[in-house]
Amino acid sequence: MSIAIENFVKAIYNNNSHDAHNTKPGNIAKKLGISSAAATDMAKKLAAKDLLNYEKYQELQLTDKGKKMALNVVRKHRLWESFLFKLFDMSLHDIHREAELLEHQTSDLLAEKISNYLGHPKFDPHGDPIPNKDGKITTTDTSIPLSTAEEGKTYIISRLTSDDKEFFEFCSHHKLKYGHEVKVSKQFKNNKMTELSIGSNTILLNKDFSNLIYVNSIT
Amino acid sequence: MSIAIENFVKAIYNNNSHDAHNTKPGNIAKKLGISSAAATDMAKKLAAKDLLNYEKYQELQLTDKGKKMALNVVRKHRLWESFLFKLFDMSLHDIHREAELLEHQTSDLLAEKISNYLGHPKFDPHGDPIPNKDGKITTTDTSIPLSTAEEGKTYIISRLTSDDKEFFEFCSHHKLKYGHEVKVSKQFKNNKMTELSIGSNTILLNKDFSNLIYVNSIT
DNA sequence: ATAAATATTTAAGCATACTTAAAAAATAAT
DNA sequence: ATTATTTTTTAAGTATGCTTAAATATTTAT
Repeated sequence: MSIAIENFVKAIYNNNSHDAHNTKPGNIAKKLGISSAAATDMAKKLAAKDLLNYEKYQELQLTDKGKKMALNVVRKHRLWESFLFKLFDMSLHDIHREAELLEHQTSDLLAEKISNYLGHPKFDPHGDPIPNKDGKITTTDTSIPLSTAEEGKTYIISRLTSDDKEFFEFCSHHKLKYGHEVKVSKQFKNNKMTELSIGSNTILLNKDFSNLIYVNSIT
Repeated sequence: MSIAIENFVKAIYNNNSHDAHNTKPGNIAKKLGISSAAATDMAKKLAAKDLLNYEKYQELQLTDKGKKMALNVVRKHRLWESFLFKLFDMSLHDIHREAELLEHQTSDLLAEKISNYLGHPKFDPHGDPIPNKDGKITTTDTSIPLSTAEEGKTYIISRLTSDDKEFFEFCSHHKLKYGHEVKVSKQFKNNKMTELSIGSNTILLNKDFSNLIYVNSIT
């Protein structure tokens, strides 16, 4: 299967597992940087290949076959990120960018070698779970986005779910890293902002960012 | 530049540095597994991009720009081979196959990280030299193919220049490996065969294989 | 030197993965 | 409920990288 197809099913998969659930062609197109028309076209083709269900004006739904393909790509992506992060001194954004390319040119054999080398990790450096070679995610993630965290509680960062360079630069600069501790000092419900204490610093996140940072409570 | 273009200039480069010097479209096409017509087409396109010189019915010649691109791809290929060979238990043929894909999806930054990790090696596991990031090959290779080696002399294997699975299986089975010692016991000029002693074994190579094994004399 | 064999080029055509512009439908606003 | 806005779909068209078949040139053999 082509890179375009792999990216298409992956985009649907990622869209389903994160944020809102708009998997109509237009929204997928936006994520992939292509036109809506191209996405509709592709959706029809993939339906013919039994990778997804397509009905005019309805949401796209991956079939089991499509989900399996998406998980295989996601697995390779997250393995590459884990691998590059461990071996080389590269930013989260850089390893993401490299993994985005390498994921499509990696045999199942090589993926298994990488996984084995790393001791079959269950999470990548963003905290995202790594599917096993059968496409199963065996970990149960109970983390919540910071935007829904409770005032006064202390949390451990479990995931940074983005591919935006500015977001990672922001996180890096403010010590928002996988495994780090943060305290939610205030939730501004009206303005959709979250105030955090990290060590002696206080920062104010708007929803664009607080939705991307997942945490587990430790209090 | 596309994968097809990178493979095209690489094929010309490899053809020039190995065997005969037929760089006409038909021969390049054979190496790439495409039709002659496609190769002619591509040659014209690449001439327009100043990657090679094309004149009807003449040999294709890479320009400096084309050579630079080829060397950049070759560098990435050989770095990946070195890297995979060092980290994973994979056959020469397998690492070649993986490198063939990864080479096109590797940023200059990542290539440099890999090179640095390996201590900037000058040769890959086949014994082929690794160009530096400026596309320069700084090593001087004085090795010769076994087909032209002298009877009675002992040699060290310096290169195995192929991408054929059977060839590597043959080499592996008969202990024909980079750095190993072999003695040329006889050259059968008429039949274009070379007789070798490796330890207590004797093997007879035909030219197809003896042309692919490069050696340096130690006697 | 000429004919036969081989290789290259031209021409027409195809699949993939896009584009833009318009038409059609769904969603949101009054 | 009707209109306005937004989104999706259809339609037509493009670039890339291939294909096969025929025409043309080159190379080899006699």
